[in-house]
Amino acid sequence: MYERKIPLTLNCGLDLIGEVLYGKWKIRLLWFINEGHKRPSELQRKIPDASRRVLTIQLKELEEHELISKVIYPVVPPKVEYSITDFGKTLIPVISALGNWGDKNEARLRSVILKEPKRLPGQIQASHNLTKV
Amino acid sequence: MYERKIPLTLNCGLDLIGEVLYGKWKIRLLWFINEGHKRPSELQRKIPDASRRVLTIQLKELEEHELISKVIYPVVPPKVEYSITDFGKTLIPVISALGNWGDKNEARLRSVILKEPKRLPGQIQASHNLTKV
DNA sequence: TCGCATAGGGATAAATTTATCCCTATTGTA
DNA sequence: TACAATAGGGATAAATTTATCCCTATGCGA
Repeated sequence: MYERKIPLTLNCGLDLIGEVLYGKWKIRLLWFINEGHKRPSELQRKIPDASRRVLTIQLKELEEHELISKVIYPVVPPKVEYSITDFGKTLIPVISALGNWGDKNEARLRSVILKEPKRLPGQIQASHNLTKV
Repeated sequence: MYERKIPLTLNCGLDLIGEVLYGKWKIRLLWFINEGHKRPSELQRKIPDASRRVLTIQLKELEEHELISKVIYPVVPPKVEYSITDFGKTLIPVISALGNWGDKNEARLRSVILKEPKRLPGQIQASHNLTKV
């Protein structure tokens, strides 16, 4: 595993939730598992942009953080099912809030995200006026 | 600036909100600015774990994403004030939800986050039983 | 005169996260 | 017989994000 070199910052609730949700696909994994997509292969198909490897890793972290639990069926080919834990369920409303805000503001967000490289030429402040950027 | 090599994924609300909030200190910056801490130096003091450089960069991104706005006072030494925009304000309840969840579950989170390196010895599945991990 | 405070940005190193590729094992199917 | 499907993990490269260090400018106080 990777040996952290800069110590964690765990000062407040935001740090703590960040520690378990920060990861490119974690929120989506939690969401889909909550919707009943249990097997890793299903989740992989649901999130084709993610590499198989990262999903495996992030699933394991979610599990270590007790947001999901895992059942291994001793069959061949292997079968594994994840479920959301009671603890994990309490996160669902929070995730909804995030997703809803994103959906509600889709147009504007898409616009500000994609226009980024823009630099206004006259953005430097004038000598005796405040400049609102 | 950095030239992205892997294209953005902007499929759903979660992707969109992630694009503007994902960044080690962005949520906190937004939070403190909303609380009325306007100047970069104040914010820096509020978030001493962050390097000055990153704060500058993340402030600029928040501004480009129209979540905060900036006023430059043409004085020496320089003076700058950020304020949260109306758009940014709509994010505050979402951020509250995140922080509250983290606060409410502080003890448990702290525990699962810090015990991570643990590996159960008997975690491999038995031959005829399901293994719940 | 020296150094501080202030805001910002360039250059570069380091840290961290993701992506890629490959290997294990077994049964069923083409 | 060769290959797909399944879950996982090692090794390593690449991408991305942060950290560090340094430089600009100016009025004020020691």
